[in-house]
Amino acid sequence: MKISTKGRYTLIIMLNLANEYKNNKYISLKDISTKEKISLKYLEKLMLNLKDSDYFLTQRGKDGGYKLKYSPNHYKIGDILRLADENINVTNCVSNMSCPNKNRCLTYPLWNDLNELIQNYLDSKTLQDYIERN
Amino acid sequence: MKISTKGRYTLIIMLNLANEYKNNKYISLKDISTKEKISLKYLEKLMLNLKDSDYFLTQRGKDGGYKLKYSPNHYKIGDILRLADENINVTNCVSNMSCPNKNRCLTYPLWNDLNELIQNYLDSKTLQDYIERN
DNA sequence: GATTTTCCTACTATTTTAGTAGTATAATTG
DNA sequence: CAATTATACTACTAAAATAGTAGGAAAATC
Repeated sequence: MKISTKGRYTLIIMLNLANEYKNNKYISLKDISTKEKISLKYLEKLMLNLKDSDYFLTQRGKDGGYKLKYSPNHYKIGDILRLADENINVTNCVSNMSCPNKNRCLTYPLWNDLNELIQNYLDSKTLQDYIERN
Repeated sequence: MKISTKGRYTLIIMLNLANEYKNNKYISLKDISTKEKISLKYLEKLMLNLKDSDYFLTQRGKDGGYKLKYSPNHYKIGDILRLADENINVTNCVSNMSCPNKNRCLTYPLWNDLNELIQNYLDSKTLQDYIERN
């Protein structure tokens, strides 16, 4: 039950953008790649998952990159992880209405409750809660 | 961030034993395999993870099997999952004291808090909370 | 001695994760 | 308009984890 690099790195990208939101300038993936020591190509690929999200403004060419379209408190951590293709459901059965065994499965109530706990937590936090202060 | 069959099936075994605890008889993996439609060989393998646990009494041969050594409220769900080789830490960094990046990692506080939430939840529940009533 | 069950080791197939590689497209700058 | 810089997109691959299978050995019962 681990968070993969897909989710972790995607959040790192988003937090880097959130930290620069007040400066209103574009941040390139190359900068983030250098700062966080993550392959540029991999970061590019992760961004593809967010392309239909209405999350940012983009700019190509010199001094281009991404910047957040809205203020950091607009972005729920849970939403970002779901878009990042990070599976944050504890089991398939909690999201799969058609599990034939659901009504008699001894462990379903456990996973369902745990899942609710996690979803509520991740949806209660936004980028604002994790940006650098000072 | 999924629970694997290792953890899920191991808990199903334990809950089957917990449901029969009051009857004080041995339950074979073959019975559980038939009832839950899980390969016997796989159940046997999962039991190996628990062999050093002091969790049950075992009996070979006819009418043999396993039974719980203690009452169901003695078994924490978190403990069982940890023994089952189910990794219930959200990231490696929360259990790895030596992550060199920990102090400046933007996402560490998030994973650490989420991890604590999950561990506390799983350690607050026992088999007793999920046995069949009636 | 046959049957039933746990105990133990070794192997394998499938799926997921974690990338890499290459190219096209768009914007800027000189 | 050419060079540079950046995103946008498709295809491929290597490594690790998951989910088993296979084949017996040992112990208990009938």
